[in-house]
Amino acid sequence: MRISELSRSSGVPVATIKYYLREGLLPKGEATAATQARYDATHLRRLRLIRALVEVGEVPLAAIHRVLKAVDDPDLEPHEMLGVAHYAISGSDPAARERTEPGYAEVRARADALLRDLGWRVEPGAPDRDELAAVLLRLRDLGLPMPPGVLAYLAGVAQDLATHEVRWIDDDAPREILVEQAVARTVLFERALLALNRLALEDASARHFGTARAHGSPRDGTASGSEGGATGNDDGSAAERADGSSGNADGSATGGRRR
Amino acid sequence: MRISELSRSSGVPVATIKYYLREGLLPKGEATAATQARYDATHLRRLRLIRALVEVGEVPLAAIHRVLKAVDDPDLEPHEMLGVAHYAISGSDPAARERTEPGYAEVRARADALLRDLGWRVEPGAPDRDELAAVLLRLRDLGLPMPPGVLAYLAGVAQDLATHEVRWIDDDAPREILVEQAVARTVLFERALLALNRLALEDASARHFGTARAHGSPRDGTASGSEGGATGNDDGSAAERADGSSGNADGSATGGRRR
DNA sequence: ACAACTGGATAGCTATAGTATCTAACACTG
DNA sequence: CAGTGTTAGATACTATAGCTATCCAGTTGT
Repeated sequence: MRISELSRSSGVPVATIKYYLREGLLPKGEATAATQARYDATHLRRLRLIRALVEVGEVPLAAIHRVLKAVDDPDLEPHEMLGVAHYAISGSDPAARERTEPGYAEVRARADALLRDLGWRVEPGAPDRDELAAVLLRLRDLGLPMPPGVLAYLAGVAQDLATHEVRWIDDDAPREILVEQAVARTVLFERALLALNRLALEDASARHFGTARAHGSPRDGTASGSEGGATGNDDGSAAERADGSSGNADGSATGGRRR
Repeated sequence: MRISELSRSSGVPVATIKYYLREGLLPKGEATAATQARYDATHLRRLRLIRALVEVGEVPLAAIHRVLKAVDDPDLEPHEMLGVAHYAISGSDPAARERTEPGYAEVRARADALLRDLGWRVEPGAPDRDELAAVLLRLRDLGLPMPPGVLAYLAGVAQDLATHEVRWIDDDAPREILVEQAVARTVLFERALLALNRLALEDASARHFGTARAHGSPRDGTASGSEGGATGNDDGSAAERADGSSGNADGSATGGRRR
């Protein structure tokens, strides 16, 4: 496969592919002559991964570079590869400036205490500890401190998600593909979850407020107001309709299900 | 309050504040003379909101601008304000390029079908529909199509989150503050959830693979491998430890809980 | 009255993620 | 084996975002 075909089958401009080659994001093709090289399916796979991370995941190229370097390092065990990949996509420098702000130590301690209480095995230097602390700090600055129950609720959701996600790992896949897939899934599933959450919020907001415009009448008063401190776990379940039928062409859908 | 004090109490450089004023992100202070203006607490609040959104939320200034314009529009109902704010922070242009790619229509239809089946009240033009479709498309391109059960599971989690989030809204707060807070919460909670999820993933990964290094023995074999199509909903619940006690200073904590 | 501070305007800077152009070396066609 | 088109590699250029820095003339506190 020559570069032009790689470009055609990936939809990425030749100039961009050359740029990725320069930056070491894409391994060089096998040189057949001074001005000729051959690319294969692995290049195409890599390219698709890079584009997915950049375009949908909004991962900076520098982070992708670190991830791919870990994936290509033959000395790393899968868990280590995932760890490195993980730290790479988790910023790690955005919170750097805040670590000196007053009150930071406090929220950081709260984050660490949470992880300890949950018994999660997380490296002490994990960048997401800082990320979490930064969020807590900002919320406090804004006068919206996160109640412990809410934090615990989010942690529970996060753990549930992670438990599922790990189960999707294909342990039989070759080492390097395994990690590529895990990274892709981590980043893209995050994106999917955020999109779904915002869509769900639009729905929830429509129900919470009067619902002036859309097609339903303001039945079902969720309007009992904020009753308590978010004790969570009201009906428990998260999944539903796990049957699989994608196209059920008929009008007003299943209707019910509303809590 | 003069600009230098605003700068001191917010930690934002004067030059940056001036920049925000120029860009219309921050309302001008009340002019007391040709080269003098006074700022008050609302400016400080705005500034803190902006910084939280840019630094932690990584929301582009242009999006923040749209959000704040909606917040300051007196003609908008809370739900509409939230809607506009929502669409503003949801990119809406990243997926624009992909909408013509082959296969896009298919995944977009799948996304729409999901929302219809769930009965969510979401505008047909919501940008997150495209975002979701883009994720599905990329996953398919990478050879990792999202099984219907997994998609349903994520949707369930998203709905659970949204239901809680709406409950945290303080309906008694003045209209404009209500939306500011809702926006801040939406963006920052997303960030917290992502950080927690990655931390949980680190833990789950440590347990899933042999756990070469850290402090525990490789008990608890989650290693049953990928058994099926991930129908989700194994134990359902997401929330736990919703008690509220913040500082429970003692060692190994609650310990158990491991599924 | 005089240094320090301000608002407003304009210009410059850094980083990210590409595009574009050029050259000499190939490769396929006829 | 000449002609046409493609390619690797190098270098240069562009666009956008998000600030910084400098000036200037007016204003304030002491």
